[in-house]
Amino acid sequence: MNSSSTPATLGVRQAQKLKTRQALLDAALKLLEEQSLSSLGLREVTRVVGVAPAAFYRHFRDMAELGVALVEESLASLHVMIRAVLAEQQEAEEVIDRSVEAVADHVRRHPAHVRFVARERHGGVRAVREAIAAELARFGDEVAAALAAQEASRGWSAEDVRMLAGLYVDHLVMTASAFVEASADDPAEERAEERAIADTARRQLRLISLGRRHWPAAS
Amino acid sequence: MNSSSTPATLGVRQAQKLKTRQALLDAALKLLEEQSLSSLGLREVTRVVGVAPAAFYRHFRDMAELGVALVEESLASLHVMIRAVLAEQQEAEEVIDRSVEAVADHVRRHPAHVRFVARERHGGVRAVREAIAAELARFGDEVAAALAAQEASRGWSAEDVRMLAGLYVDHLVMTASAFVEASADDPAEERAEERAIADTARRQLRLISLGRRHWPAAS
DNA sequence: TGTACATCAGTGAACGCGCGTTCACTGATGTAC
DNA sequence: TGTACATCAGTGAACGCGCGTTCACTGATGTAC
Repeated sequence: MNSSSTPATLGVRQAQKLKTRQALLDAALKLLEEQSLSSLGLREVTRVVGVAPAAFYRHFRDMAELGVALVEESLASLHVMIRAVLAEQQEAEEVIDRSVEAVADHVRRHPAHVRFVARERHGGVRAVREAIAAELARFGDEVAAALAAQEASRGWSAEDVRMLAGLYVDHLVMTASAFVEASADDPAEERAEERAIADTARRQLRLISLGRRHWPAAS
Repeated sequence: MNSSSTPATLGVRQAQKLKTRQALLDAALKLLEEQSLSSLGLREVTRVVGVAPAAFYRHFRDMAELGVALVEESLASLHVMIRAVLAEQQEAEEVIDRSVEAVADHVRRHPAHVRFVARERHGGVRAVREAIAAELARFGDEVAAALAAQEASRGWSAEDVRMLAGLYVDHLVMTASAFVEASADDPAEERAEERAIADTARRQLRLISLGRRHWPAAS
C-alpha cells in the first residue's frame, strides 16, 4: 500500500506546484470580476494566494501568460456545454429551449469565467484576445460541422453553413454576456431580468431558425 | 468688426479650456488603442497633451469621468450613421448592402471610437459600461420605432419588434468590432479580411431578414 | 478708453505608495547507489 | 533501508520607478466702474 494519498503518477513536489498554480489562476479570476487583465497586478494576485511575489515567476512569465491559461480554462467548460447541446437531436423548438437553458445554467455555474471571456474578448492584451478569438473560431467550426450533418442543411454551401454557425456562436456569447451582467441589486429583480434575457434569446433564435428554414430564397 | 476670430459666444478663456479638454480626450482615445481604460494613467494622458498632471483635474474628476465623456463622443457619431441608414426607405436587399457599407465606412473613419466602445462595453469600469449600455439601449429603441413603422411589421407585437431591433443592434456592434479587429499586417490581406467580414455580415442580415418575413410562424 | 480688482486654467514641486523584477537563499522532495 | 548529493518551489529583502493627489502659485482673461 502507498504511504500517502498522493497519486502515484505525480510526485509531491509537482502536485504542490500545480496546486499553487491553480491558486494563482483562481485568485486572478476572482480579482478580474472587478477589473480588467491589463490593470491586474502580479502582487495583487500573489497577496491573495499568500505567496511571495517572486513565486509568480515559477508559474508564469507575466500576466498575459496567466491570462492565456485562464482563456483555456474558461472556454474548456463552455466547450463541454456546447458539445452536449450539439449532441442532442430534437425538434428545433426544443433545441432552442435547451440551448438557452444550458447557457443560463453555464453562467450560473461559471460566472467569473464568462465575465472574463466577455471582458477580455476585446480587451487590452493582444495574446489573450487572440487566444479567445482562436477558440471561438474552433467552436464555430464545430457548430458548423454539426449543422452540416442536419437534414435542414441539405443543399447549403459550406460557407453558408459556417455563416449560420457564426451567427449562433455570436448570439451565444452575447446572451451569456447579458446574463452575467444582469445586476444583482435585488434578487427578485435579477431573476426577472434573467427571465427577460432568456425570453428574448429564445425568440431571436426562433427567428434565426425561421430564416434558416427559408434559406436560400430570392429576395 | 471683432478684434479677433474668436466666436462672440465664447470667451477666449472658455475656448482655450475646451481646446485642452478636447486634447485630453483625443490623447486618451489614442492611447486606448493599445490598452484598456482601467489601466490608462492620468499622467500618460497629460504627458501626451503637454500639460501638467494637475491640469487634468480642471476637466475631469478621474479617468472614469473622462471615459464617460468618450462614450458620448464615440456613440454620437454612430448615432448619426444609424439615423441616416434608418431614414432611407428601400428594398430589403438594398438596405442590407447600404447598412454594411455604412458600418464599414464608419469604422474606417472612426476606428479608435469603435475600438473603444467594443473594448469598454464589457470592460472594467462600471460607469463606462453603464453609459455604453444605456446608449445602445437607446439605439435599440430608435431602431425598433423605425421597424414598427414599416409595412413588414404589420401584426407584430411591440416586444417582438424590440427583440428584432436588439438583434440588429447586436449584429451591428459585432460587425463593427470584427472590422476594427481586422489586423493590418499586410494591407492586401486586410482588405481581403474586410471583404470577408462584410460578406458574412450581409448574408447574416439576409437570413435574419428572411426570418422576419416569415414571423411569426408555427414551428 | 483706462484702471483696479476678481477669476481661474494651468504650473511645478512635493508626498507617500505600490508596482515589477532581481537575487542569493532555504529546506523539503527526489534520486543514485 | 540508509546515506549523500541534486533539484527546485517558494522566500524575503532590496532596487528604482511612475503613479495619483495636494498645494500654494502665476499670470492671462474677464468685469465693474
